[in-house]
Amino acid sequence: MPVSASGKLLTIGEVARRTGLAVSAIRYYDDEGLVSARRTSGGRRMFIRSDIRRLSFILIAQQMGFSLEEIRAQLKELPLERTPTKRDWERISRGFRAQLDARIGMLERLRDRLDGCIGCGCLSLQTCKLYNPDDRAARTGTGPRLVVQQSIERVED
Amino acid sequence: MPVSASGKLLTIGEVARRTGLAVSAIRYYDDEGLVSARRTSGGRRMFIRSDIRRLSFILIAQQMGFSLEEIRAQLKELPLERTPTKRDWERISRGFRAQLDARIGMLERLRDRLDGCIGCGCLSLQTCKLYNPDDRAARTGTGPRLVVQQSIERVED
DNA sequence: TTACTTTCTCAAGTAAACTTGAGATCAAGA
DNA sequence: TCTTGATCTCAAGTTTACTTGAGAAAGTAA
Repeated sequence: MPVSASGKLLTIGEVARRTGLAVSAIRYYDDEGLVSARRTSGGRRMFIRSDIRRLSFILIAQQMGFSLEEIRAQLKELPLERTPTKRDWERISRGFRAQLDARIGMLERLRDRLDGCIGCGCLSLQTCKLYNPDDRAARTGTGPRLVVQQSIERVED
Repeated sequence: MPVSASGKLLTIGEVARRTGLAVSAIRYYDDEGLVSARRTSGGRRMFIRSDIRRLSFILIAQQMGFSLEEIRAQLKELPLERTPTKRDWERISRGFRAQLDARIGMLERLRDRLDGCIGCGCLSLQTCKLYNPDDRAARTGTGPRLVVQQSIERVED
């Protein structure tokens, strides 16, 4: 029986209630292509049930420090129109998990360095290696854009 | 011998070179009170050497996901005018380290849940408990402001 | 059909953390 | 002293991730 792959459709209000997201946020995600709602003849957004999971994923990923841009990249792996299968989610989960591990690892390295660094009161750029470009590249959101430098001078005190 | 506690003063350009920060960022931090530069008679900012460490701290803390507001709170513990002692830095380091541990712990909990959650394809708000308010409160930077809800409904698929 | 709630679009506002640009001064070396 | 290069201030612009408001349709219950 060719039942629609989506089943019952949900209004934006229902989705908002179920995800805890503001209606305006959901609209924003739709505009940004993070979800893609269908429209009624009257132009109102209608969501398929799996969009709730999609939105939940966005919420979780954001809490982990991913930007919407990064999340968008992850979600590219999921089908938009049909309900994603377990396998779809598993695939996306692997990449996600890997990035999460990397993020945790970075914080742990930072913490370990901190122990032998701020703790001792040195905090010298040269000595501490807290300025590892790799870690720096992993920045989240806003923050100072570092000036390109040939060499970092020594800080004596 | 009453040698000035600060020793040689540095221009904003020197500080920029040594920290890797943009001059404009340092000015901004000065305006925001995260460092407090002295001024020459001509009005130019002059920094004491320990300001470099102060700025380094800001940089590191930002990479860990702290906002300038949070960093400002941490730095309140440090003396502005005299060079902080090792003990000053140790004190601030303890609180910092604690917050860092909390942040790592949160990510690890998130990861563990993810393994039994996205991995299995459920991602249900009710079941996953990924929506723990505690973790949510630990948010960094921007993101969706969640609507206040009495109860989160069940997501079936 | 009337009334009322929900949703729509579009423009503008918000917050954080800076950057950019203009026009003016300061400071140091030749 | 002259001439650069470094700084200064102040206003405005930038990015991300939304929120808010206005005015107008779409749905829905009675």
